[in-house]
Amino acid sequence: MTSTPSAPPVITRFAPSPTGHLHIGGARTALFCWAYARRHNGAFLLRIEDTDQKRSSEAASRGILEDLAWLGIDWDEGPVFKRENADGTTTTLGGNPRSVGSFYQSDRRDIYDSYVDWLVERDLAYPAFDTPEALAAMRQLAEKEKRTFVYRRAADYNRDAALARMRSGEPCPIRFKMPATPIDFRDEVLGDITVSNDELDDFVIRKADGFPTYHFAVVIDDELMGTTHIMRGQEHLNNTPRHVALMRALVNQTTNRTFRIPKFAHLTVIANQDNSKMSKRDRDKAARAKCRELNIKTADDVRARANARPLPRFDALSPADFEQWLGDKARQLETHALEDLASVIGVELPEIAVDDFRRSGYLPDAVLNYIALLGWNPGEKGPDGKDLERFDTGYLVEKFAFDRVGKSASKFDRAKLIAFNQDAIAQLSDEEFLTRWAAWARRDDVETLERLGIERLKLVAGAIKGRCRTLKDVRPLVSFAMVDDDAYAFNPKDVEKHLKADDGAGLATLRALAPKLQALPAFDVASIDALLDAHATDTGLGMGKVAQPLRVAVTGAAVSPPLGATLAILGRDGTLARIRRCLDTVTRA
RNA sequence: GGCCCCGUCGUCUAGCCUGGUCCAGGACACCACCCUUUCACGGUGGACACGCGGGUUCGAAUCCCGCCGGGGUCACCA
Repeated sequence: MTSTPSAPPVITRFAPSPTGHLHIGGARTALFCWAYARRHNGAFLLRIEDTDQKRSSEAASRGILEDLAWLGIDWDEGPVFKRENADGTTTTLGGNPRSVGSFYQSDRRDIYDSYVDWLVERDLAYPAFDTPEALAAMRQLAEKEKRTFVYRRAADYNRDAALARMRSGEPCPIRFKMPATPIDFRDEVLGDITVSNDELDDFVIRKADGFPTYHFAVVIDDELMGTTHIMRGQEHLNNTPRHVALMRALVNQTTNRTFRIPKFAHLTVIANQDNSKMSKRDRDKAARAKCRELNIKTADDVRARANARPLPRFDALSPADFEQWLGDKARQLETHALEDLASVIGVELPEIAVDDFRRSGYLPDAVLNYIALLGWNPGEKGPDGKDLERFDTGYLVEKFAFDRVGKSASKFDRAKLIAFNQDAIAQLSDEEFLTRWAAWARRDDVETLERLGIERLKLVAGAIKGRCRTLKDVRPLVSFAMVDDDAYAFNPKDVEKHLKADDGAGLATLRALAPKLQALPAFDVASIDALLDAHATDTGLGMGKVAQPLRVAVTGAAVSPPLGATLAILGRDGTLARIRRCLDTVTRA
């Protein structure tokens, strides 16, 4: 063993490249790595693979840390992050207890360089000077001949000359000399895999810009950080033989032992319903398609549709940028600008990144539960005799093992996630529900939070909780209370049916009810319900004939949360003002 | 196209390793009915799958072979 005697028995790692928010597929990988480490009292480590200077950003790194922390996937080693917990305490995630950091690959270039040098000295790796054009030509030729393109060091390669060029400072990539033997390895979920060496090329381990490639950095770091189990997406399956070849060639410079081969487990891809890969660009794609459908060609077309509604983030965009975006599939709009646009044109943007789900009002528990089931199944029955599907991370940790990880790709079913989320919300206590909603609304629905206030919401938490599929649903549920008492519109059909019909029976009920509501000692859900109930019984009208007219009177429509809650959130004054206004308007009409 | 992986209801899956208990079970979605002051919740019921073709066997979703289908990958991106 290379690591200190106190090294944990199992070390897993999640190693994202910071090019944007954490993808939902990445979240599942992280979850499984985390669960496996916890299951075996091991350590879960987070490493940021920022070797691509052009695409990596610090903001993205921070975003990924936040996403993971929000999900509740804690890392033991890695970048330090202070998470604010719901109860006001702070938890510090990450750290460097075994002195194996830094956890940013861009900080570790000296380490990679020394291993590259070691390989080059032994002619196990070599500098290459092919032009991009020459490489492209070789690829084309291979394609024409219908074979895999495999880069090999040319027969007339002059090592001394190449080394001299490299030492003179000419920028060049370093390639690993692939041994001429087939590579085999075991995958914990897929089984034994063998790859013929004519499929394996002399791949680049250090780019001309001096940064290591993914393949190299990952191998060095997993050895130096003591990774025992590598779990990652199946798109890496074809890279694994390269990594194994590297591991077999390398020697740990501190222990003088050859690299250990960790266990591998490749997780299947998560796809959209139409089998396309879930991609961050899907959101832009959805919006772009809708624009085409609505024949929107310029930013002005969008503003015209917005009817003077302010769209701060969208307006921050230059019209030229927008038009370019419309015509260029490769372009992505800034998150909030895209959401502004979506609200105007009426598309639902598919959630792809963890942060999308957060902003759409999903609970981390529900997201975790759902993605755990994508490719893993406990294979157990619950007390009701049905397959066990709903569980928390504690259960996952207790049960997670590779033998129940699926081999076939799965499609992401948003409807099922919503069902999980709806249940998760319904199971929250009223206080917890409000706490969670308020935390969410502070970032994502400030208007509702401010307009209604948490105190008024407290009155109706119980009534709306069970009606929310996501936290976002609170708003439409209470939107009737967000307009002034004289500003909501009456739905003509509902007015006809519940108020005017039967010679204005509904209106008569309102006139009878108003003084009773006025006189009610306490204007809370229970008292209101009791009053309505008594009125329905005493008059012999039945609840339907009492509740519906009232509902239409105070909200303008025949659909709202239960009446007690509806009236309570409006308050006594609001309720009476609305009944008065209804009586005035509708009677006159 | 080469290579690698995969193939049970629309979707996620249980069952497959250790053939019979599977005319294939659950969940989500869907449909119907019930409950009901609207919406929602809940309850009951329904429709829906072993990709195809050959073997092996008394017997195959389960084992073998072929075909077909899907995905991944073929970068100085990870």
